[in-house]
Amino acid sequence: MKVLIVEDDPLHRSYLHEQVSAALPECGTVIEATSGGEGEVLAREHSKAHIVMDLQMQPRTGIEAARVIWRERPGTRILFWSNYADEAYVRGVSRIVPDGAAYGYVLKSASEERLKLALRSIFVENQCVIDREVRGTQAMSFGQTGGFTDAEYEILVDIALGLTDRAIADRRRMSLRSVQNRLQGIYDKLDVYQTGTETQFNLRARAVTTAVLRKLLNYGALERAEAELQAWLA
Amino acid sequence: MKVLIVEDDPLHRSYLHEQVSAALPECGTVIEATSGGEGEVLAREHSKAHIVMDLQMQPRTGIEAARVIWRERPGTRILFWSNYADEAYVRGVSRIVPDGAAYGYVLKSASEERLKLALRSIFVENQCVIDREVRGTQAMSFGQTGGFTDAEYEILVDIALGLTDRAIADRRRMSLRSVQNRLQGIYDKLDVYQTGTETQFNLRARAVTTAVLRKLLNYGALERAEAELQAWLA
DNA sequence: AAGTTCTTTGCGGGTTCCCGCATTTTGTGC
DNA sequence: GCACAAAATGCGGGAACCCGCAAAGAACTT
Repeated sequence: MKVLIVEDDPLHRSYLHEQVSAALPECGTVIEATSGGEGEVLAREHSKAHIVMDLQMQPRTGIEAARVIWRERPGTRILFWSNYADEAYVRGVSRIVPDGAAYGYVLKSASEERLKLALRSIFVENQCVIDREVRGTQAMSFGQTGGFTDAEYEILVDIALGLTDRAIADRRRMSLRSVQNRLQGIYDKLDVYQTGTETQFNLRARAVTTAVLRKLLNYGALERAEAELQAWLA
Repeated sequence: MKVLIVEDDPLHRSYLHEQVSAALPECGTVIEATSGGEGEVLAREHSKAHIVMDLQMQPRTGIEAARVIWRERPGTRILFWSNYADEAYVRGVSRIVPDGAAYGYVLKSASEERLKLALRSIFVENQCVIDREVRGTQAMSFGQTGGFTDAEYEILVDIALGLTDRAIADRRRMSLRSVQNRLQGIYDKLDVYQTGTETQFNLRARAVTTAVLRKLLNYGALERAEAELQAWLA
């Protein structure tokens, strides 16, 4: 068995190497990549390797690398090892995982036992393992409790990017009023309506910050969305 | 000599412990705190300890902890050890450092030598040490090239929070038009004016994302600002 | 096929935003 | 004190936003 570690922080990388060796004695070789791009190349070279990967990497995120890898080799087993359980990340991952692929999502704050268990479950037993905390935000994002539909999430990202109602309508191919309907839904779910007598909030801007504070949006998600926007503007 | 380490990531904490012991053989005891709050308590107990502290911690950030510590003991030497050189963090730190206090700002990506050098410079020589990269954003933030005045930065935070022009005027005690003047200045410096024929951007929302993408604003800064806002609303 | 529910679209209006223009206030150097 | 620049304020108008209301369309059940 081969394992490919993709992680840019040298401390975490050596820690992972240690844990992988300890948890998987049947693992013959451990390969290390220090960036998303290098990870893609090494994954292509070692076509049977399982992968343990960080999500937050510069300049190429783990999500982008995983998408490329899974496109070439949909059966690849990937364990994501991330600092955060933010909805933006979880949504990003569950968007790109191919049907039937085994993958895992473990937080860096998890104990060694949890990490080892996850390593064995995915790479030996071929089972999906997703941390409790992450399950929480995953359920929140797909359930109805304060959860967003993909449609609403899309619009949320668009106003975060600073697009006009009109521009969003053009981009998503719907009418102006529909965009505004979705916006009202977002304002409602984000609970940005002020109770007091005076109007103190610009709902559009308030919704974006509220989303950021609730970790529905984060820097990485915005960065990706901005890149897509620039591509679309041409 | 005593050194207090305040860092929530166990890996980084043990790494710091190692580096401190190696760089400062004259250091008798090394104390570890795993959160900002614990750091404040331990700093109070060990009133002569120098401090090495992470900036990004949950739930109490290093900036908040440092403010409390410095209020009680302005001479304390603190070395901040941070992942990022974002303007939001640098501005946050340089806002609270007391006159004449020795402090340092070193990135986690710095080499061991840089870290050791900084430790000795601050704790032995009582000199300020600030990483090159950080100096860069510090100069940018105080110089005039694309730099913001404190006044403008304040307003930028306010629109990021989702406040109305009217509400900002009330909060900052100025006229509506002055707020809008400042906004125009912000739009200008952030370069959010579209060149094309059609107006595709909501300038207010666009300014906020641009600021986030340029790392003028980040999650931590928003979180702090939101807390201040809630306090003011009463 | 008829009924129900959810979504989409159009219209209209009140409000806020964005900003050009002119005037007043503040700050600074001599 | 005076001159000059910089910032703050007032006014007005066009554009965008927020949203209630109502009609048309789509999806699903029975």
